[in-house]
Amino acid sequence: MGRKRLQPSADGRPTVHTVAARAGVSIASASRVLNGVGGSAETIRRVREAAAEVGYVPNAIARSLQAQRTGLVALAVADIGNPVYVAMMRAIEAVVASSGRQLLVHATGGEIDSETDLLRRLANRYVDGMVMSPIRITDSHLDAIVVSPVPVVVVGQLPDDAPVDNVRTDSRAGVALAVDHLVAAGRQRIGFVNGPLDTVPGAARDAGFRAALASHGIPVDERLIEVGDFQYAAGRDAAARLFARAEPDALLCANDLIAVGALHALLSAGRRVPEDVALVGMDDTELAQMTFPQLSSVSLGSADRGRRAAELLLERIADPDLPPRREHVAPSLAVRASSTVGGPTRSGPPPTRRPATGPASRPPAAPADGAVGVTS
Amino acid sequence: MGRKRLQPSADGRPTVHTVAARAGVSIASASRVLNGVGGSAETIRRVREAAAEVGYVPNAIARSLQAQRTGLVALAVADIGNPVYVAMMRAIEAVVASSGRQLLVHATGGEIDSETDLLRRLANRYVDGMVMSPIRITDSHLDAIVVSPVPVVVVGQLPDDAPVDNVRTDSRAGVALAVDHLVAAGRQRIGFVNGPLDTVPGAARDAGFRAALASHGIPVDERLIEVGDFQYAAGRDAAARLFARAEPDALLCANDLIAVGALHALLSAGRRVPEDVALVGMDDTELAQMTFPQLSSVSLGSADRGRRAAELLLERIADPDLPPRREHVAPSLAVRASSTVGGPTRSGPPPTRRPATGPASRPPAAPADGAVGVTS
DNA sequence: AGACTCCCCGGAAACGTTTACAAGTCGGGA
DNA sequence: TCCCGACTTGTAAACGTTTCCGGGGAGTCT
Repeated sequence: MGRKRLQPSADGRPTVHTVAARAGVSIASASRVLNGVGGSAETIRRVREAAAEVGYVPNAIARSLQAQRTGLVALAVADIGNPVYVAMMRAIEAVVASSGRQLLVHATGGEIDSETDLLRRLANRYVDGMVMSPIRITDSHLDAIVVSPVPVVVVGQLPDDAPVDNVRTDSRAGVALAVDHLVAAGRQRIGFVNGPLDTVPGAARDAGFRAALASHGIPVDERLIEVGDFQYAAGRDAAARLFARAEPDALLCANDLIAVGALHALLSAGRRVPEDVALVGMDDTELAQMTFPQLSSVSLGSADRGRRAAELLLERIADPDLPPRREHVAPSLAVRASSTVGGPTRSGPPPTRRPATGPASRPPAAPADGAVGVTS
Repeated sequence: MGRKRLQPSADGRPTVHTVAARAGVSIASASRVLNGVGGSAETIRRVREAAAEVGYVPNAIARSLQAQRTGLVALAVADIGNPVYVAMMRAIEAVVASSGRQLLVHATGGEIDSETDLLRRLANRYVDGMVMSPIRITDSHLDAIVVSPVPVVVVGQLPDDAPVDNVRTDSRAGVALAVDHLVAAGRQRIGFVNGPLDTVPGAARDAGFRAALASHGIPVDERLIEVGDFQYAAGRDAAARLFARAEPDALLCANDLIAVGALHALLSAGRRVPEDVALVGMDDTELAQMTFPQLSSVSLGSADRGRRAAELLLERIADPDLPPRREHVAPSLAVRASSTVGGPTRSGPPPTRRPATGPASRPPAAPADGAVGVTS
């Protein structure tokens, strides 16, 4: 009777055919039972038994092909080492997992080519959707996204007329929070270490910084502004350069990595933080609570943005005809020891807007509050 | 003529059939041309043109089903936020990408169930292979691995008779390096903050610590040993407890996260590092170079181990009949300011075995030397 | 008793690709 | 002129799953 070899798959592993044959039913019945839909009591028993005996596990690829969905969602970020993306990734992963899918992470290095490549490759349908957090946005990004057959949600600022699902924060307002805080603390010569100006977050922070100074009637002193990339080493070196030519009494950094670098430069130059220099970072990542003194930081809600982006993506996957949506997450400021002289340098005062982050409480493994990014 | 709807796929996207029909050839010819094998000049031209016109992109799922490979490789680690895994992930990603595959990252939280679940789910063939770095190894792990139809390579210590591809380091020897260094620097009361003893790395470090002390004729004082998990907060709290009941002149930490937590506790208690307490971490992650003072740390070669594990995996995918292999990566010690009193606290002395890590040189984005883990 | 409903089952088609196989064309050499 | 090889092409079968559809049996209602 074994005319064709319908039984096991090429490499000898059991397939639906194997199970069906062993149970003495058709593959249709076997499939139905295995999916828990239909089947008489006797059939169910026989199929279950046969499946258990041969150790049947359904082939996910074949299932995907038939179901036209893979159960995978991609996340594309510039730098997997930046804790802000770790926070975002955790939030996205949680949402994605709750829908029974898995997360596929791409590190793009922030390179345009790498990102548009990724977008184009979406057309091969290997994932059901993608969340992307680019630090530079070009027309080729946008073109690729609109053309893409699989849904894409962008985390970060986008042109207003782009018909793309998008969750953003107002990093200009975030910068203003920091500047307001520093000015209220009596600081007047505020330095600023930014990331590249040709990135979306870099440009927004630059504009925000100038506007915030202006709103306090403080003239902009270009010697107090430094630009590097969004990394630790750049922050350390830029802070050193900045202090070599000017004497700020406060320093705002475009993200926490830069701020930690700057802190290192300040401390090794013998300056006291916050007494000599008040220091504020951005993104409010885990890192900000690890330094000594702990780092004040502007939260841009990266965990929230990640979570929201993932939710938008799942909604769009479920209903592709939704109109493009745009969501906002408000920034907030976590005040800690690095910017409050006289404040407790031991554990940092309770942050202004979010729950306290005292050293004895939550482990950083699953922080409830976000670490946010360089992503807007 | 359009009897069946062979043209576009369900959702309207072009398939091989679309291209073939438009070019006026069979799907076989179309497929051949698109894969660059065979075809007359005229056929090639027509098919290429048709494909370009309709914007054809082959469906990766269908291709995977037919080819019996997905082009995906999984990585399972406990904690995506631990920089040691970031380093490992980067190294693996590089190898995997060079073989034209993509990396799928799973965060298991170090939970046995989650990990064995993952291993069992391998049977559905969604990935071509997996690198796993568990911190606890149980028989159910090993069973699942031997039974798995897709190759698995384990990073970390394994029972000697386990027939599983495996890359490990000697973390006992690593601990010894640190203890030797501290003793040579004149420290006698060496504290130790470890991770859970029921984990493989925790147990190895504990054994290594006791053995190293014995080799120097130093009696073990249990009050100088603390146990928590491998996180920042645990390190901070454990260090505080330890110093509340004993007065060590040096502190060894089971990984860098713990060490950074301990550093925070020490500094906020007003102790000087390294003058009052010499501090050494393990894993030599990016983090170790960010603190002030910079952290001496035992490198367990996590980048190397990741790279090697990925290579082993690719080899086994290519040839499943290989015998099980076992590779070793030697530990080394990076000496920095946190353990060398009188040494330059500014940038740390050049490490003993690896190239200098001066603050002005390499950005941490793509570190050549590894950050290693809690993984052995 | 006949008709109608409900449920279960198996055959076969579909998802979109690659590829084995056979048939056909063309040219060159005997 | 005929044969044989090289090359191209199309048909059809896989890969492993889900699902539509029609047939048949059992039970119920009229």
